[in-house]
Amino acid sequence: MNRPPGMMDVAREAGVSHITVSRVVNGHPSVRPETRARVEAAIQKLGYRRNSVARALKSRRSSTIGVVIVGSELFELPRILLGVETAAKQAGYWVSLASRQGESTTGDLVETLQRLTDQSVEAIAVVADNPLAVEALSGLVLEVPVAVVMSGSVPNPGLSFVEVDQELGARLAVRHLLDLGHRHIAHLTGALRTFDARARVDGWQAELAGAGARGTMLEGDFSAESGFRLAHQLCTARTGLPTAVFAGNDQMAMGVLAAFAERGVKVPQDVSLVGFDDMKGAGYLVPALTTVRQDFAHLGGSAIELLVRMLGGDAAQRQKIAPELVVRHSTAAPRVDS
Amino acid sequence: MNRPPGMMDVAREAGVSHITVSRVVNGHPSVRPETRARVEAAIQKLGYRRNSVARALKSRRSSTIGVVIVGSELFELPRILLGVETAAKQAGYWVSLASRQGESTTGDLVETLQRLTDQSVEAIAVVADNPLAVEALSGLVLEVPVAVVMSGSVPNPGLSFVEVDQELGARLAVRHLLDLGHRHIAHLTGALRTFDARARVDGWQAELAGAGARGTMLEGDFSAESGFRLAHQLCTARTGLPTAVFAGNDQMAMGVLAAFAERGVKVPQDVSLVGFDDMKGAGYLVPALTTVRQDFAHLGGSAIELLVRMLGGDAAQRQKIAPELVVRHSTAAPRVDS
DNA sequence: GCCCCGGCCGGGACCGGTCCCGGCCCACCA
DNA sequence: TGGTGGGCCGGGACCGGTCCCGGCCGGGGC
Repeated sequence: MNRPPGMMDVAREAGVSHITVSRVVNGHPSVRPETRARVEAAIQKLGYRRNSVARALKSRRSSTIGVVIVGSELFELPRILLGVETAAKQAGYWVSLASRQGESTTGDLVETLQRLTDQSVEAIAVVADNPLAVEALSGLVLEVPVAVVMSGSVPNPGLSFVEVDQELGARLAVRHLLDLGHRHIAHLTGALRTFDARARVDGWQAELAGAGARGTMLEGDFSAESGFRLAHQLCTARTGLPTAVFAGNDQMAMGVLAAFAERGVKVPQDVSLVGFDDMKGAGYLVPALTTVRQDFAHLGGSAIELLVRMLGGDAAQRQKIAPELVVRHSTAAPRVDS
Repeated sequence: MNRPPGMMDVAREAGVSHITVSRVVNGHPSVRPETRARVEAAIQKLGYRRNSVARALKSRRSSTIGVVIVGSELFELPRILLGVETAAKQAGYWVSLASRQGESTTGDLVETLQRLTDQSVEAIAVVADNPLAVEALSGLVLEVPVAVVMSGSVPNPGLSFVEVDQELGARLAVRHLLDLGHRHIAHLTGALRTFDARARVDGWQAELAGAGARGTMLEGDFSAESGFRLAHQLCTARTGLPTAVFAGNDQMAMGVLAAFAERGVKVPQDVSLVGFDDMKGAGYLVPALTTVRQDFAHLGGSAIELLVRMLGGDAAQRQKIAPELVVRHSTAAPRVDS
């Protein structure tokens, strides 16, 4: 039961007061080099480590950032987390996690936020995929800087936002198809309760309208199963098969590929296909999937960066990250005879 | 600058001492119901929340578990994290994150562990994919319970382990192939510096030896690209194409599928294919992939469970989780003429 | 020679809880 | 009626840092 050494112990060892030890530990200038050396030797000898809990108590600075993950609709969501953690570490912060799986009432989120601030976190990043979860934040007075990693917006000037520009991503995908000569582009949407899915629909629609092309929209939920089902549905529809399909994400694109394989529809000869995410292995589907890449790690990093700036006194802001079109082999010009 | 109310404030409001407030908050029995009610009313009125940092300082119980993620070779690694978090929350713990990306020296890990204990975490879960990272733990005296989520072992009786039985998984896969009648089963390994890949090799070899069947092994790295490359290599090898391929994971299986498609090798007619992981969408590859499912969330949950038991005084132990074979359409009996 | 100033260091009061210890009051029993 | 025991509550000493304030001492200007 011999507990770890404290500043007092180090002070005794070095023949100084605990204050001086504190100064040395914190790099305070007014300590004679010789004294400093003596203290450092004592620290070394005793294996002293500063108790960050005590530090947090008095100084009210815990050096930790809270991260709350709400919903798990987004396939690549956990990836963002790693990005957050890496960036936070870089900036000298710890990461305290709090997820809310499943259905979450709006009250749930504020409760989670509360518990996080109870923990004395200095800032909070909310990674959410749907608006319901965050709308609880709308009127809230925030005790600490909060950044929301998500598309869409909530009426609260104190909130920062960082998002991949989903609409732009969708436009990139559709424009690519349009450039290839497609005039009828179906969109198999993701779960429409998520911001991302909706923004992609918007982008698809806008680009289509701009070009005066035709569109068909079927609602899915980001799962490969939904892509599969919807693609079958597309094949049996009276409207006839479109020449190109823009899937809500790569998972759905996989489902589409599977369904088309069953139906004998060839990609990209019969219909072109574009996904979204550039998930791992997307380049090794058959055919290699043309998709829109979003850099999730970067997303997490930006959130931390924003938070750190807010901690420094900057105002809340919103930041958009541009996604990137990755052209592979699932897209081609439509058949001339179609 | 009006800081949040403390126990003192609540005590004043309720006309009792801060001690009584503490008792109420902690559900201590010896408080008269009427007093308790008065205190609770005061708490409600003031919006009091217990400062968990102060609590942690004095009681040495922070109610948080540290999680360190080392390496990111394993494709599904982030998933484990969610499982850990969910289980931890269930058990009343917070999760503090600390990852070590990229190459990590052994010293790195102990440093990370140190910093975590500085944070007064009560227990630590180490999620690692390779033995190098953990071997630093071999001789270490642990200040808190530590559980390692990983296959393999490190000579330290104080350490708990929880793992999916990779070898069993591999045997399941190979036995399935054997049962189908295959006598030449190639294995395209994952990154051999990881425990998982090695255990799968062992299982494959053992099962093969037991049946007196033939095997070919090519070393990959868990990436789809390596699966792709190795599958091509298999096609051009003098030894001739095996009738079945056991891929290091589903990603590699995707690569194999892509390569076979290029070569005109049909799955499962010409060669059967089994993956590992049952990644999202594996059932929608073409053909739907037969694979070995590991339940990552369960893995994380078990780690927490183990840790909580150790906190309760139980000795360290190791726990294996059985994976499950998922038969789909990428496996079939070999051609009789081959 | 005196005073002021600045570099260095120490005293001690917190931060907001936890928990041991001890005191009060009252019921019950002899 | 005095003793006693138990239920309820309060005093106060921590936990291990941070940081304001104040003291010591030596050097330089007048």
